[in-house]
Amino acid sequence: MTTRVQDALAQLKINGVRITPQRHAILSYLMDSMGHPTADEIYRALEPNFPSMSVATVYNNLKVFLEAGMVRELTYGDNSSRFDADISDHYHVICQSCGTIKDFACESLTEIERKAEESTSFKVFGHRMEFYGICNHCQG
Amino acid sequence: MTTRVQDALAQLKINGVRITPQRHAILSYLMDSMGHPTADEIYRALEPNFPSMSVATVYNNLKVFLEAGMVRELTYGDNSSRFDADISDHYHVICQSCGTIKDFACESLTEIERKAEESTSFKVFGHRMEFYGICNHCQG
DNA sequence: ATGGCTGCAAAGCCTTTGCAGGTTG
DNA sequence: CAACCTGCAAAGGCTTTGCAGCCAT
Repeated sequence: MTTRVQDALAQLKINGVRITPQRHAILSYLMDSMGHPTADEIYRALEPNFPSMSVATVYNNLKVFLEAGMVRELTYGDNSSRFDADISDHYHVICQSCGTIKDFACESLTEIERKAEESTSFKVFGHRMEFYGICNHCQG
Repeated sequence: MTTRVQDALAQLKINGVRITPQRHAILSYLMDSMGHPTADEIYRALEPNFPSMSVATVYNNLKVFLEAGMVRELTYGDNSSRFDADISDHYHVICQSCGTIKDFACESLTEIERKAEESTSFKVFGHRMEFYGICNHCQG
């Protein structure tokens, strides 16, 4: 059986990107953890296994994955970007109290994209949507 | 007749915020231009009339307006935040080629917010949605 | 062997902060 | 007069870049 990580690495290889231990580790961490870590969180998580790896390498490779379309970047004002290896259609619900990010599946909004095209004369290729609120835990 | 700017200034005053020439100018610029300027754009636009004003003052006051709910902040990754004095329900369509931001009116998505609440156990208070594409001008 | 990748350090950019002096109500 | 606000400069946090050396193919 082939894993998502293996598929992704194979895909990268085809595009002429070398598979280094660091790249393997960063991509595995992103895909296995199913979380939305920051670059620094990834860095610290991998530090035990890659004591000499630098944060720059994490950033560099996240950029490679971004350009390959394997990872999405989530930006919220001041804070550092978060990275999401789940590129399927889904949205994020973010707790304004503790920062928890939960995934939320939802029928696609291509209908609304079309309306946006009509009303703005743009050619629309995608959208981003997030919900803000208070998580179950912080409501207590 | 009272303008939006005057209403906003009156509201600020009620909340104990002093109306300084800088505040007046920043708010007027935001509300009159109807654009989505960065802090630095605001700073440079007002420089001729306020040669001694500092960028810090722009940031400080934008924060004041944000907290008063008169302005929205739009964040996109690396780039500086953009500020929008239109706080009515609307969304933004952003050109990935030239960065143009166009407003897009759309029926509210409270329905979807409710679904998000059900499926995540969050109490949802708001959302953010943006569309990405290529503007009319850049399609040529 | 050659091009790409890493790691390091430094730089860059946006934003915030501390503080002294001035201004508003 | 007291509180608040400005302007300046410096600091802070995240991210990128330049470069020398290393490694995969």
